[in-house]
Amino acid sequence: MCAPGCRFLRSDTTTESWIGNSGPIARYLRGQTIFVEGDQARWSYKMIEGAVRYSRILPDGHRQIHDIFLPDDTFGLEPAGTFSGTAEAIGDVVLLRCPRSCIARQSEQPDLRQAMMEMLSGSLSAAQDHLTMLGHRGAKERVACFLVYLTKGEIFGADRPLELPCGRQDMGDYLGLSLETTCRAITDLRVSQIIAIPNRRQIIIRDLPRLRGIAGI
Amino acid sequence: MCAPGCRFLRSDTTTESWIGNSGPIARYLRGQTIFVEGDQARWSYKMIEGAVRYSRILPDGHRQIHDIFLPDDTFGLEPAGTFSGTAEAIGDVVLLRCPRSCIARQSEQPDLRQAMMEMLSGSLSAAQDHLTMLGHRGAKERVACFLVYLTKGEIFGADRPLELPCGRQDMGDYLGLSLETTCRAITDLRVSQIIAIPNRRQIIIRDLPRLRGIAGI
DNA sequence: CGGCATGTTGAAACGTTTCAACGAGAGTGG
DNA sequence: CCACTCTCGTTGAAACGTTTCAACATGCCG
Repeated sequence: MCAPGCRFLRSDTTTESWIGNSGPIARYLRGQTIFVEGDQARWSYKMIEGAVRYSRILPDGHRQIHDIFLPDDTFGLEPAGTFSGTAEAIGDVVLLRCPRSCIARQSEQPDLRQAMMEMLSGSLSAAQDHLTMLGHRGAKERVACFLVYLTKGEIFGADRPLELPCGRQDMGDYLGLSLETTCRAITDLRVSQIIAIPNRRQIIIRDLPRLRGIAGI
Repeated sequence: MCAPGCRFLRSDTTTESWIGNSGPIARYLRGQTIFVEGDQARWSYKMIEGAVRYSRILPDGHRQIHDIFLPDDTFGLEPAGTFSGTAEAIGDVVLLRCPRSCIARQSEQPDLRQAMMEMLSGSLSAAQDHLTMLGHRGAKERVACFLVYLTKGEIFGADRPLELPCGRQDMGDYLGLSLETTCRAITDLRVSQIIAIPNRRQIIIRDLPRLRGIAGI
């Protein structure tokens, strides 16, 4: 089990079979909309390449990003008839698209059904962690948490920069922070020698233990 | 569908049958623990009477309440082997307890399985709304949102006070606010004539439209 | 090279937290 | 029945962190 504030949506369970990893491939260009809040849910998706943000817009114009989907993640599995958020391609995106009817049919198989159940409950747990983070953590902690999440447990060093899937604005919208505060938190981590920033889309993690410490592991 | 920031965990789908509404009854006294984060999940629960808070404690000692369960709500359905949060009785509580093995057996029935799926996905959607609220709303808005949620769409007036399931501290921990800020937000609503406070556990809603307006509907 | 999106920094305004003191209410025992 | 006590709620004032608005820097693409 993972510490509070640090578990994010991730398809732990190998559900490669849910689509059989074959099916219609769809491509979206940077900024394109995959579906909109309220849309009839016709498809479920599995990420192949790129990053997708899943968000809701508030009446006051603010946007809350609930998830950022990365390769191997699946989304749009909720049984509800309509999507409760909007999915957009952050960069160029390649994904597998599977008709819901096909999912429904496949879910007759108990193990697949179980996997879907676990994925859904994983998402719930992730949302609760996210929620906890927004409720009680400061800006630097949130950014640290996000970076640790992006590493997915892999090791990044001076030789291997971490690729950011999104820009500062999206990071802020995910973390519940303004773009500027996000930026300042990143700068903070940089001047503390915990990270380095070769360019806007990469981060070098110089001191992972300290980063994890700030993130609250 | 409900506006952002205002849909909370609620068992919309009538899953009365999941336990058949019969089964071992359990009683807990105010403050007693029902299960702790990390516990092996042996049971699932259905609320009969009282209120239960479901929360996680952060390393810094803060507590985030993810949900407050009220009569008819079910919880502990997650397929994970261990609970990812702690459940405690807020006041005296009566609930139905069903062994997980029984749930598993019953989930062979497609319609029941579907209902569980929908409940889980309802929880996810609720968590996302909660998350959105914590990310972008001010104190008064959050409190308004909580009060609107408590009405469950029923009509409360001067003659029928709304019963609060919990005290200010729990409200704050649910809303991601300090106890004092929660209190001040409530006072704000009172001096604006939107609510009245006959006593600490009741609220009279004098102007529901305005309350909903502040809540963001 | 210019133009545009994106990122960074500064300073003031704003809202929340924190610490501290006080008030109100419920329950208990004299 | 009152007084005591304990918990819970309320209010105040200062400290703190985030947002906002503004200006400027950087990098990318035509």
